[in-house]
Amino acid sequence: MNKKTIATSPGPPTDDRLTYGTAQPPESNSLDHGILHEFIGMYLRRAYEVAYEDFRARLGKDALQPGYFTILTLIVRNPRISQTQIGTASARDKSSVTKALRWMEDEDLIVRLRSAHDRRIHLSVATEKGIKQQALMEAKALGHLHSLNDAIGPERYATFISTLKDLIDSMETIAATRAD
Amino acid sequence: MNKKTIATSPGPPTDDRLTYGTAQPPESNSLDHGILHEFIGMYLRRAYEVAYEDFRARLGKDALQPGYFTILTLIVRNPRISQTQIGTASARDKSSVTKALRWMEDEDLIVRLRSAHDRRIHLSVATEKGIKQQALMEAKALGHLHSLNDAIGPERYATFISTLKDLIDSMETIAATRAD
DNA sequence: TATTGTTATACTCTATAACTATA
DNA sequence: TATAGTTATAGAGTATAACAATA
Repeated sequence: MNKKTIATSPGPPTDDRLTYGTAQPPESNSLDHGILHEFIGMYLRRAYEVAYEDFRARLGKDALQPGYFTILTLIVRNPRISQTQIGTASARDKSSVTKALRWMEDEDLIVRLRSAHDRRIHLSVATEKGIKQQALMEAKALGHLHSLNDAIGPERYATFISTLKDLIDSMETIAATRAD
Repeated sequence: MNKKTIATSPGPPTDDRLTYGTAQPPESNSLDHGILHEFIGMYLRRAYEVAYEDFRARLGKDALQPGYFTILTLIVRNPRISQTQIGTASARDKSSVTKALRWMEDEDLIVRLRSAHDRRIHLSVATEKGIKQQALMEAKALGHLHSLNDAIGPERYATFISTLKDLIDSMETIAATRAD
């Protein structure tokens, strides 16, 4: 091992920093996060993870996978929605939508029908079971949203959502520009 | 197929709603998103995805995977950080940390050393190459943060970050309560 | 030619569990 | 017994690409 390739921390090196073999790790409560403290992506990831986990925990075992809640809700609220529409509205590829819908069809949550106007199009409609399932999930989702609301606080709530929406729109626009 | 299991949309059913085979899908620009418009988790997921994609696009091919930026930054800023500390600071399991570090070691971005005080502990230190790589990524990250800043707006920036932090802390606390 | 949806496949990121070695 | 790290494996969630049917 070539000692010259070993970097010291930013700032003036000290003898201590070179005695790695015997040195101890830095104190956990005083770690330097550098730019990470400003790194919104990290907070977005973590926020998504913990929110997702809270929702999943509230759904318990009698519910669908959390990701499917969006799709089932779209179908319940928009009978005869097409798979392409579901994909666009949920920002997922059509192949992912197919997989989800097949699962929901096997579970008797939805039925799929061919449009007579354009036989390429598959229309999704929720069954009574699907409607009930969605309502059950939505009720649990409300509890989840309530806890998020408590965390955020009512004054910040509206601004927070609109900021997230603006961030999404802006990044999508930039991404579309890049795709040229 | 049993027509009785087919559900109509919320509200009074109409004949039209039952003619699924011939009916057309709803207009895409007027889809009813129901509770999804309030569903913060969906926005968090999407915001994370688009932010992540922007960062990845800016890194280009000469950079690490975006998730590794956090780890490499922690190592550069905190020489001799242990793997457990990295896991805690990045909210990842130690097995995921091991995989990332092994890759970085193979790439000569870091070296790992045994602590003489406690030979179970592996200390990570960035190499000169690792320092340069992190600096390169950080420069690109700044461009990414700048575009996020433009999207969010300077007035909302501080509030947005602190709201995300509060959301994370609050959900982590609830999760810890649940784990009892 | 373009669009809708399907299928097979594979990728990314991550965690679980069993393990070794150290304490 | 408890902790740090490793390894093998698996899982969730998703996308890519080739395809068939239809327009």
